[in-house]
Amino acid sequence: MSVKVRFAPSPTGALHLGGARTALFNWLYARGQNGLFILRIEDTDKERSTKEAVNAIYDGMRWLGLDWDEEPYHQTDRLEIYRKYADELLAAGKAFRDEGAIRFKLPQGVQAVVFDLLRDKVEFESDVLDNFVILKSDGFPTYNFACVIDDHLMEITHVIRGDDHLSNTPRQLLVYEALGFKPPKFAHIPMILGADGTRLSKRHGATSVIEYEKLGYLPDAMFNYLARLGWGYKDQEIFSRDELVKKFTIKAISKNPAKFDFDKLKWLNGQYIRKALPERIIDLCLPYLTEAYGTHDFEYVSKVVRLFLDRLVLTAEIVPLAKYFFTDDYEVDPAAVEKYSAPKVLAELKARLEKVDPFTKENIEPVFKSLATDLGLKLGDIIHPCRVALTGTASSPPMYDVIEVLGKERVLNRLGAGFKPART
RNA sequence: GGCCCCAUUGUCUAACGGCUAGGACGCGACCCUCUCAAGGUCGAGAUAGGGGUUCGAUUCCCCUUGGGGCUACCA
Repeated sequence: MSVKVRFAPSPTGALHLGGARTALFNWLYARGQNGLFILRIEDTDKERSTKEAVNAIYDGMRWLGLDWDEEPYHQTDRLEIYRKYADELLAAGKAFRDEGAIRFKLPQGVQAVVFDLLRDKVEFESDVLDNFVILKSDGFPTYNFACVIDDHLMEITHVIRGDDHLSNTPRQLLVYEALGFKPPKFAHIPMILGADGTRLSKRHGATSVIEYEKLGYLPDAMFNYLARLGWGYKDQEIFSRDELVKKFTIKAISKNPAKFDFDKLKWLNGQYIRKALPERIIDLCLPYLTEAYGTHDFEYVSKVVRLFLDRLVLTAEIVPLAKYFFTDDYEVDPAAVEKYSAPKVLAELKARLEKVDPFTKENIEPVFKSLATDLGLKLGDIIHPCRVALTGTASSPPMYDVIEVLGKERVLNRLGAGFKPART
């Protein structure tokens, strides 16, 4: 029998990190086994389920590149099915009515044993089981019921889900047994926790996958990071999607909960930015710059972004980093001004730069060198004050590049004695 | 409280029962260098505690401790 797995989120909010990783592990397993990966929306909680959340989940999945097979299933479209099986259990005396709801009737002497792919045999004390509700009085099935019916009908072979469901599994096994269904294989994967070791929540920062897109993360970096959270392969940290599909195995998933490490995610994102085609990063940076500075000059943006390729950790950071390229309204670091003030040198630099044409770094560099020689200064004695004058800070991409990209007009203006950035 | 799961540096992880317990993030130092990055080199840092089993436990068993989960007509 070929592999078929599912991701079964309940649409009560955006796709969060934990759900995304569960989806990811399922997807990796399906793709690696040439199997099927389906999506099932478990919307049987009338109070909390929303259409917006369903769309948010689709968006998150698409952003991560987790494509699914078949049309997504919605449990609320399948109410008659659950009802039918509930009736069947009723007729067989395996369930009973209780004030409008239908409860499963716990058989005598049941064994509560789960075989889990990660932990082998897990035994529960059988008295933890009770006559649990399978159909609510509103006619909707409960999770433990709908889930079993669907996994059976959809021919799911492996259930890979969060280990918060491990305790539910004995109950579900009872339903499989009562209905005469063959249970799938189970793999309960550990939770993702916040840095403080408690359940991940908004308190820990961005928890929905789609927020990371806005923050400037690349989907491949997130994909890679999530895959490495609770799973490892030798000493390797960076994997392409194809490599992950090839190397992923269920048994290599670790059993202990993992804390989400934002620093490591950022580092990985930087790695992916450096690895990406510059054009891709430029495309990703453009909308941020357009929004912040109203620029639509693709050629100019392209030149600017290329200067920051080694400095970006998040694409959104281009906005503050490159501010002085887009406006005269940038902040000036008083400490830098204090440390590198040299008005006379800059006046002479300005005079010499005025004659440079074309205004390219190849032509600019000799100006600095000869000025240093003529004034008996070190190159740094000119470059540092120049940097502060042009950027307002003591750190920037290489000076000659900055000067060329900034352009003659801006450079001469900022080197002028009267120039003060609007922000000062 | 009851039941279940889990336990290697601060974090993510690697280690057929057998190397000096490896790698990565972060941290520190150094190199490179016009600054900041990027890149490179080096360094500090772990088997939770206690009992067993074994010639030998990170690894197997038990207890304790700690963390997490479930305990709904939520999933």
